[in-house]
Amino acid sequence: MNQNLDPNLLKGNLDLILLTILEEGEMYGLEIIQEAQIRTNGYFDFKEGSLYPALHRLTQAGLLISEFRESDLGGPRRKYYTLTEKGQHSLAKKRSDWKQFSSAIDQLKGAR
Amino acid sequence: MNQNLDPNLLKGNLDLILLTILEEGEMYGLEIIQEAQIRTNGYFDFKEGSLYPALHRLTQAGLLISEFRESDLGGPRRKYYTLTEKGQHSLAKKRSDWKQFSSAIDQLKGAR
DNA sequence: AACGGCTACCTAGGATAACTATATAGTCAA
DNA sequence: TTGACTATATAGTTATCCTAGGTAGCCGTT
Repeated sequence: MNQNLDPNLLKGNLDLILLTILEEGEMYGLEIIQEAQIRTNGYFDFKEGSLYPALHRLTQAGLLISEFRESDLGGPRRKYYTLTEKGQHSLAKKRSDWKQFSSAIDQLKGAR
Repeated sequence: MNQNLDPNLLKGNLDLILLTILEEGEMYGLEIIQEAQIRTNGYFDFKEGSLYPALHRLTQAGLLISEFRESDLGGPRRKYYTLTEKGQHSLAKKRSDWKQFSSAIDQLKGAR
């Protein structure tokens, strides 16, 4: 995460972030980090020590499948991750949970 | 937390919630829980085991001050919590962090 | 005045998840 | 063959919320 921000904000939302990025197609580990940076102008900058365990957790839970492939353009082999159908459903659920949570936070202020 | 929801969403945001509720005036422990339920139609329903350690943590950090007082209406004595000036500044910061994080999440989807 | 129910506060221990720091290994250019 | 780079992996630490209790005082009822 960006060092200017409370790292706790990420808790519980990393899965949502990863699934969202993978929604548009397969991608490998470090590519996901780069993609997250690009899409949020550098705001999301999580570390490998956060990424890989999360990817393994999601794979374990059946939300992703992974496949090692050699690179066309050279460089070391890469492990590509793809959303399963279960992963798509889970993403929809997490997205809905996030919206609910987000609007509950908004409701808190000025509620009387 | 509501049992239908991912408890991880609360991580790192409980402080923001508590400070937001206390922004409008002093309140005691269980009253905060009730107030959070009322304002979010039962969505926020965190437990005492989450609340009290968090209140102590925030007090320790100088964001809140507390005072035991006997009740006017009977019942056991209550510990009232009030935002300090430092707590108000911290709330403003947390609120701004939350907005940034929230919009970063929104940016992720459909970013290309 | 003794009991039970209620309110209110507190905390130890467990689970989870992200971060730090480090390791391994293959690719590629000099 | 050396070093830089890319890529995946994980052990150990830390932080935070939850579970599951516990303590204590107030109050109405019998």
